[in-house]
Amino acid sequence: MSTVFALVDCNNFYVSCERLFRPALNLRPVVVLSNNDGCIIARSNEAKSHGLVMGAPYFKQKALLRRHGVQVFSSNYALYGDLSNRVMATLQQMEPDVEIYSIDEAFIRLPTQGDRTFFQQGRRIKKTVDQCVGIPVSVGIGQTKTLAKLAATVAKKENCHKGVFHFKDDGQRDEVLAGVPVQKVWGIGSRSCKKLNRHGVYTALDLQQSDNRWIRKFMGLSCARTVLELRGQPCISLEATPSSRKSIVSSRSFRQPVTELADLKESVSCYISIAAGKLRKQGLVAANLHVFLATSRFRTDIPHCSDSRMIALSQPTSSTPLLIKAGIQELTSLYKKGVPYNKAGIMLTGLSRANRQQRNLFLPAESREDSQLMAALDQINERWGRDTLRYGSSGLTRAWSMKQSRKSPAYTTCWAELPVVH
DNA sequence: TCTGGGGTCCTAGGACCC
DNA sequence: TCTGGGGTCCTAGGACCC
Repeated sequence: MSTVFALVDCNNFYVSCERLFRPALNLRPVVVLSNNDGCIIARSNEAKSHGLVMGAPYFKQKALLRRHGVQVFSSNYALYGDLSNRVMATLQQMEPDVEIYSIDEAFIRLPTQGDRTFFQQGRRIKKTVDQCVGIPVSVGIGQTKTLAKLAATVAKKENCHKGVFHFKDDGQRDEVLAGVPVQKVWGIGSRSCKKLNRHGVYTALDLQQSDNRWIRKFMGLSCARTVLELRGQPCISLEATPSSRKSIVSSRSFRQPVTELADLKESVSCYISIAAGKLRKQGLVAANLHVFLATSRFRTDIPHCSDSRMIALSQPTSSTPLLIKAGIQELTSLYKKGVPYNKAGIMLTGLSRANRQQRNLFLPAESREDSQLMAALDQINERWGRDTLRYGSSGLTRAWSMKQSRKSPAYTTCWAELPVVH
C-alpha cells in the first residue's frame, strides 16, 4: 500500500496566536511584524482583503493600516514558539509519524485505516488541534509531500472543504494543478518561475507534464524531483526524527545604524550568548565561528558594505566566554571606523556532538569547571528567564537593540505576564 | 527616519591527489 | 608547436523554504 501524506498548516499562525488571548480581534484585520518592526509577515484574512501584502515594509503601509483600523503586533516568538510546541505535541499524540517541518506546519504519514476515509482523518486532526490548543489549521492530503502542500492551499482557500482537502483521483488532481500558477508549487521560487515561464511553463500542470530530461538539465535536480512529486511519485521522504543541526545563526538588525565598536561588541556578545545557549541545549559543540557586519541594502547614499570572517576554534566548544572572546577578536579586525552598520550577526558551524569529541593532544581539555559553570548558567536562565544571568560584555542598556513597540505579553511562558481573568 | 531571521540543499569551480 | 585523465574535497554563491 502506498504512503499518503498529510500537511497540517496553521492558518495565519502568528495572527491566530495573538487572537487566542484577544478573542475580540476575531474577524478584525490583524497583522504581525517581523523583528525590528520591519515588515509585515503575517496577516489575517481581513488584512489580506485590504490589500496588505506579505513582506511589505511596515513604514510604507502605516497609512493603509490606519485607514482600515488594522491591529498591529510586533512579533512575539516566546508566544508563537510555545503554541507551536503545543500544536506539534497534539499531532504527535494522534499519529506516530510526524515531521515538524516549520513553526506552523507538520507533515504526517496517514495510515490507511479501516473504514475512516482520509477526509475523515483530516477532519479529526483539525478538530482535535482546535479543541486542545485553539489554533485553526488546514489539512491537505496527497500521495506526495508536494501534493499535500498543494492540497493544503486548496483546503485553506475554499470554504466548501471545511479546512480539509484530499485529491480523489488523478483526474481531479490534474484539474486542480491546471489552476495553480507554477510559482505556487513548493520548491519553485521566483527565479525558477521566470525561467519556466520563458519556456512556456505557466501552471503546475504544465510543470508536471514537462520532459524529465529537459527539466533535469536546465532546472536542476530539485526541480526534477518536484516534477515527479507532482505526478504522485514520492521523492521527498518523511523525516520523523529531526536530523541534527548543521549551523546555528543569531543576528539582528539594529534599531538605528551603529558606528561605535563598543556597541557592536555588545551586540556580538549578545548573539553569541544566544547561539551558545542553543548549542548546549542540543548537546552540540561548534568548530567554527563566523562574524558578519552589514550596512543597509536599501541605502543608496553610502556604498553597501557586507563583511564576514570565519575563525576555526582551537578545539570545538560550546562555552559562551570562549566564543565571546574569539568573536570579539574577529569583530575588531572586521570593523571599519565610521561605517553606519545596520546589522551584525554570528554563525556557528562545524557542529558535532559534545560527548563524542576527539581530544587534542597538545591542548588542555576544556575544564570541568567551565562546563559546570555553563550548566548552572543555563539552569538559572531556564528557571528565571533568558538574560537573568549574562555576560557583562553583552551590555546593560543595549541602546542598539531592536525595535518592538507593539509586542503582546508572553502569556504562556512568563509568570509575570500570565493573562488575568476578571 | 523606518525594509526580518534562521535554516537547507545544490552546483560550479578551484585545489589537490595520483 | 605539441602538456592526461580521473577522482575527491572544500567553498562560495544561488535558490529555496517558512
